[in-house]
This record gives sequence, structure tokens and C-alpha cells, in this order.
Amino acid sequence: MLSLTEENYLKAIYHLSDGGTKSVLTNELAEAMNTKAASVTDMIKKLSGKEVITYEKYYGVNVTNSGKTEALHVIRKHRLWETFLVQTLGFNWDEVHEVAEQLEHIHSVRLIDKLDEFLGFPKADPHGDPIPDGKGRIKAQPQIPLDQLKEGYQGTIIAVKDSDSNLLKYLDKIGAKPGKKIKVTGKEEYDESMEVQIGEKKVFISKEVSRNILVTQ
Amino acid sequence: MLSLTEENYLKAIYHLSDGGTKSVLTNELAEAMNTKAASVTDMIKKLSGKEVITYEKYYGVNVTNSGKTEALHVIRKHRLWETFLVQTLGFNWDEVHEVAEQLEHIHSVRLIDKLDEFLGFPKADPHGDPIPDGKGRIKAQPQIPLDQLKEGYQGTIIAVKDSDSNLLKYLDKIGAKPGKKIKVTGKEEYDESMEVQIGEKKVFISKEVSRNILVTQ
DNA sequence: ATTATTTTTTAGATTAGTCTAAATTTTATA
DNA sequence: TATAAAATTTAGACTAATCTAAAAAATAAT
Repeated sequence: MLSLTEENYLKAIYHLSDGGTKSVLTNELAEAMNTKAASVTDMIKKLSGKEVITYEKYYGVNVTNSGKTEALHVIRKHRLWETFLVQTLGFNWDEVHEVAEQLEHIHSVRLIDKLDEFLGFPKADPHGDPIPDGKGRIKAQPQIPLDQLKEGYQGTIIAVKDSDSNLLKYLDKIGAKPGKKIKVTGKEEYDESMEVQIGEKKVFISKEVSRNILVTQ
Repeated sequence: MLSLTEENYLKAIYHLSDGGTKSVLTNELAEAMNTKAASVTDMIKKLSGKEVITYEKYYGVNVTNSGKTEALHVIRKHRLWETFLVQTLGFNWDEVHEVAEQLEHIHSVRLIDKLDEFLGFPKADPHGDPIPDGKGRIKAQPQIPLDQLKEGYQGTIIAVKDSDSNLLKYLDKIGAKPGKKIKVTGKEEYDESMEVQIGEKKVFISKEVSRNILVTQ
């Protein structure tokens, strides 16, 4: 079984590798984990010893199949708890990440199954990210960053890339929640900012914001 | 701030000292924590360095006022989570202890306040134990072990001493839940077993069981 | 009141996770 | 393609929490 720290490393590797599709370098991981490269090297050895990642010296790590399953289990817990915090306890969606980071490490299959049931088997968390099932399976949904949408096109917001609290607060203010339709009504080539319509409201957003909004068409 | 391990030691000390009313010896604590006396000595030094306990070599430890508050905060969290698990997620009351042991270490004042509110500010957990308030204050209720009740007397079950799962299952079976009235209808001096009436039902229980049922009159 | 027993503490080691500084390997550049 | 720069790994050290074995102190028993 993985320790809390190992779980956190594995989750970070899983995310940085885009769900296990590319390898992750030591320094990337060090930055993501807020630690030093030397510590990462040590941990990498431990995790590859446990066969959740493979590791080639100097060339980065890759997630194994069993590693993916493990990571998805942690992600499932994280997203179910986020849903609970928002839906049941009335947290704002920008307040939940830190607490869910703790709750995701509670070990009890029964607890998570019961929580899932209580929440009505939600398919996505408050940020729109899909919730894997008990076997770590995830429904793939094509997610396009809003900044790649051309003028005139529209989509439905399904997720937000960054979980930075200030961004989430801002999105809340302009009404950009998962599930909402969003249309690109104007695009400025110079700085790639755009005007979008969400419901009745039209707002200007910078590229920094638009690339963090994921839509499906 | 206390580490998870330190919190567990402090909680054990608090319980063994009957809420801080008597001192706790190294070996008692070692047994309660499933560890060795040497480890306890080390931890005791750390905890007295943090001023949550006082410690006199060879004579045991005592909880300080700030230690009591800290311990009661952890206990508050434990009991609120137990209540949540039973009341909201539909766990049986004999299944919740282990999970609550993990959940009690989640750090977030906001989370606990929201949980408390969601549960309707319960005053006792599913075992009948009182839930301290946010400032660590606890409503004292005189709890008498059932085996000390004389024949003919009755009381209301308010708590169960031991959290052993088999005992709780047994109590569930005979209908002995917190809140229920219980009357001693017969008492056998020889082995101190007794016949009690719970609701309409009459059952025989051994001293081992009756001393674990706490009642108020 | 000595001696024996029990309890507790100290000393020294171990594992997990982390760090700094130095060494090594890879990548970029002139 | 040799050399400089960047990335990564190794070596050695540190803290938290634990252990075993030995020493010290307190308690019990003869």
C-alpha cells in the first residue's frame, strides 16, 4: 500500500503525464510537489520499486497500468469529496481543493461507496472534472481549451484547468460555471483576448483565462 | 501544531486520565497506543515540550489546560464524523470508529463548523457520548455504569463505554441504544449478571456487558 | 533493610521523507 | 565537436517516530 506522500507523488505524476500518456521529468515533478529534485529522485526509486511507475535514469518516469488505477482511485476520492463539500456542506467551489487534498487520503472503500451513493453517483465534480468509478474507469470527454475556439463558435463549459482560488472566484463572478453554454462573440488577434457570451451576459476575458476554461462541442 | 501521531497520543492521555483528572503512567499509555514504553517516553518529552502535558520522570503525565482544549477539539471532530457516518451515510454504529479515527485528523475549522451545522448541531454521537462545542466545552452529564444500578431502578442509556465492535453489535441486537429506557428487573449476586427490561423486551446480561452500558437517572 | 522485581528511561539503531552540496550525465552552444 | 550550461543523481546529513537492549529508579518482598 502507498503512503500518503507516495499517493501525492503518484497523483502529481499522473496529472503531469496527462493521464499517463507522456513521461514526466524530475524537475517538473519537483516544482509540482514544491520540493527539491534530489527528493524526487529518491521518491521515484521508491515508486518504481512498488511498480506504479517505470523509471529510466535521466529520462523521466512513466505511469504503469497499476499506477494509473491507483492514481484514479485517489482522484475519485478527491472529486467525490469536493462534490460533497460543495453540494452538501455549501462550500464555494473555490474553497474546497485544500480540504479535499486531505480527505482524499482516508482509506475506506465502504466510506467512498456510501458517499458516492449519498451524492447520487455524480459523474463530475463541481469543477466539471469527471469522477472515475470504483474500478478507476473514467468516461473520456473531449475537452477543448476555450482559447482554441474560433469566433462565432460555442461550446458547453465542462471543466476548469487550474484550481487556483482567485481564478475560480473570478469565473464565479462572470457566471462561467460547468454546464453553462459559452459563445465566442469576438476575438482580438493581438493579445488573443476574447469577448464571450455566457447566458445573457457578454464579457471580455484574457487568453490567460480562456485557456483555463475547458469546453465540449 | 500537533502532528497526527502527537494528536493520537494526546487523545489517549486525555481518555486514560479521565478527562485530565488523574495522571497516566508510561506503561498504560504504551498499551493503549500499541507501542513500547521507550517510544512513549520519547513522545512524552515532545508533548511536554509543546506544553500540552506536564511530565515528572517515573511518575507519569498530566494534561495541561491547553492540552485539554486540543484533545477536546480532536474528540469533537471524531464524534461529529461518527454522527455523520451513521446519520447521513447509513453506517451501523459499530462500523464507524476506525474511519472516524482517520477523519478526526483533517484540519479545517470551516469544515467542522459546516459539518456541525449540516448535522443540526448534535449534542451526542451515536454511542451517546457528548460532542464538545467549537471552544472545546463539554456538557457534563452524570454517567452511571448500569452494573451499579440496584434492582428495581431504571435509567436512560446515554453511552457505551467500550467501542468494541462485537459489543456494539450485541447491544444493537438486544435493542440497547442510547436514548432507550432500561430497568433492572433482577440481579444475581453470585456473578453480578442481571435481567433488564428495554422497551417491552426482557433480557439477561452479564456484568461484562452491564458495566459497559452507561445510564443517567 | 537488603534484595528482587517491576517500571521507566537512556543509548544506539532503523525507516520515511527531506535537504544541501558535489558529482555525473545530458543537452545546448559556440 | 569540444565546451559550457542545465538537468539529474549520488553522497551524506537531518527530523520524526519507532524499535531493542541495557541502565537506572521505584516498588515489593523476604
